[in-house]
Amino acid sequence: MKWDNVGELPCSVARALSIVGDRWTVLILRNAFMRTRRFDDFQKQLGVTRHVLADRLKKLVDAGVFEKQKYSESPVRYEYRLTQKGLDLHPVLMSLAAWGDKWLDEGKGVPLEYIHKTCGHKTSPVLVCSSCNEPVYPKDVQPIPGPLFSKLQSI
Amino acid sequence: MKWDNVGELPCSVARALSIVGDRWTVLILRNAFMRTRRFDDFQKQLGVTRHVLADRLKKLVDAGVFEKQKYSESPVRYEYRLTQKGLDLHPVLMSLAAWGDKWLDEGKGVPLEYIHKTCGHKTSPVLVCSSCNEPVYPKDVQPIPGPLFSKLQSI
DNA sequence: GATGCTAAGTTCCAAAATGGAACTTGTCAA
DNA sequence: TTGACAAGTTCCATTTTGGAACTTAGCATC
Repeated sequence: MKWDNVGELPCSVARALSIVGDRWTVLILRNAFMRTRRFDDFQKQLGVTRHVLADRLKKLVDAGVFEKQKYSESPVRYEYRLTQKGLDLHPVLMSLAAWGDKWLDEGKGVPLEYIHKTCGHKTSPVLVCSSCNEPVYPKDVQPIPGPLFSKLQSI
Repeated sequence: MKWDNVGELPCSVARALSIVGDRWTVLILRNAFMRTRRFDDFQKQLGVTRHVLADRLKKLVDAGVFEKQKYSESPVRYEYRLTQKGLDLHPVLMSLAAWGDKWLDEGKGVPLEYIHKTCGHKTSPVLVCSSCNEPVYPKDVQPIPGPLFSKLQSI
């Protein structure tokens, strides 16, 4: 199967990955959360080649994750800002960072720590159940068919 | 910059992505969380080509996300099981699924729903602060230099 | 004892994506 | 007139994918 068709699978993870499953895309988003907004800034910070960056930004705009906003009339220039759809990817990024912090720092310490401004303390994010507020672990989750499940049979 | 060097950046997200930032890798993990363990099952369920699958499984074993476990002596056959390091990616997958559920179902309903067995209710995962237990939103998080920060200057 | 089946890969090749570097376009400043 | 800046675009060699066929090893069947 070609990657381009993955987005059509009736699986939320597959559909999400068809947008953000690309190598560079998540790094672009990480920098966007760190307030990067302009083409050359993304390019310098990430070291990604310019046409790959242009392609990814275009796809993210098409997907509604970024929106282009004019910041200069002449010459006309745009910058890329996260939409609410993009901002909602924050838990994915935080979870990835937490996993990297836990498993990949090789004893050298973590590059960044995070303060939760509303409480003032260092934070590492925990995934909890929306019903009972307790942490959710892999074995505690039982997937059940949703409205679209019938189509899952064919995967 | 070549993708292979991304893992050396002093950024937890970048290092995490050097392992799971690949197109197919996260889908392989999703199926692993759904109890898939064998080569041919992964291949049939995902439709990924066999040598890409072989390559990704090898990389995930090398990274310590999967471990190979012998399940047959003759012929010798192995299956792939998530290690604790792999299980710890659960929040990433759940966050991605939640995002896909929220933004990509196009009104058709979600493919799967999740029951939190310990409380018995449908759940959608929420990221909360490890200190105060309140939800963490992008604007509430202030990154501060960690022990490795000095190296971040050069990115 | 020849044929087929299963599982887990490998190998081959054409097509697509990436990386690196140079080039374009429009505007302002020296 | 020359140079700089920002945001791309173009070119081309190298790498990675997708698709399909092949391999290997043991077991089961005809």
